[in-house]
Amino acid sequence: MPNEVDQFVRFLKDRGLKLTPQRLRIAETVFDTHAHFTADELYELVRKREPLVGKVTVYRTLEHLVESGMVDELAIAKGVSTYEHTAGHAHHDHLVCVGCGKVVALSSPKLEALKEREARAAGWEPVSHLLRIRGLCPACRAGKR
Amino acid sequence: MPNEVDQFVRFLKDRGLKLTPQRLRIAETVFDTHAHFTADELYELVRKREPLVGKVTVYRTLEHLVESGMVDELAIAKGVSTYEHTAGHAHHDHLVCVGCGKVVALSSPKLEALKEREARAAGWEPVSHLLRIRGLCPACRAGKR
DNA sequence: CTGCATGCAAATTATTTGCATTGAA
DNA sequence: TTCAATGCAAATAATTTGCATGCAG
Repeated sequence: MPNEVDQFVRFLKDRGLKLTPQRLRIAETVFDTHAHFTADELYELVRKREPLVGKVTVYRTLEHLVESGMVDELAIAKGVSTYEHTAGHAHHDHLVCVGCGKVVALSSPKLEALKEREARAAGWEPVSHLLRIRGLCPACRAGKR
Repeated sequence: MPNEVDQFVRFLKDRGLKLTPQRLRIAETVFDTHAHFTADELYELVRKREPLVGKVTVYRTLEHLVESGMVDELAIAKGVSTYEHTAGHAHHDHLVCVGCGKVVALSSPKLEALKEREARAAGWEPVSHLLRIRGLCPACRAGKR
């Protein structure tokens, strides 16, 4: 199950980085969380398990997690960085409601393929994509009447 | 030529907002600039034309420009909001190089159509999209050898 | 042992807000 | 005239950095 944690541990070793209890707790929390989170939210989640972790360490570990490619930074909110772990599941995009702020994931293999194809057609080697569509969710559309 | 400025002026009137010299200078600068810019960069550009504009006013006017739909906020850099004006040209996406930081626009009608279609299929009414693809640009790909 | 990691506090950066003054309608 | 817009300075919020201490390798 915590296969993803192992993968991250391997990433640390490969880079000559140390495996500290803090980094382990943070990684476990990230891979146990199947939702978006900000650095601060992650900090609070980690604290519940292990109060002896500083916020700064959360920020620094998050950097490594993103470098490892196992966590993605999203562009959902303005002013705060939002993250989610990607390991294990297919990439997905996000629909953000301009009415109520609700965020929903959108999975479209077709869209993934086309994004990849277009980037390569332009001569690029794509690494990650981020698609945010802003609009009205079904509920808010109905409410507008 | 400054048709876009007129359009923004109309937007202000419609909302009962006032047309001040500052707002006019800022709008002119935005629509004259065919590149991405941050709030601070815009402030400097406006200053060259009219030093008597405060940064706060730039922030506040930028808000209105985004509300008017004539300016889009991009998710290119982290920590700073980046903008570009959209009036006049078709929406486009961005390729960001993880090697050198270069940003290139990518226009793909196919991609636009698919994004729109997928959002509607999920029951949403799309308003704007933002797609950022991170990867290696042709030059950096070549350099990697 | 030895240097990288931690975590406090202080610094930095982008953005927002309070408020007195000014000017568009 | 009259209220919204401006712009200074101060307040916030998120994130980063300096540095002494601690611990993984």
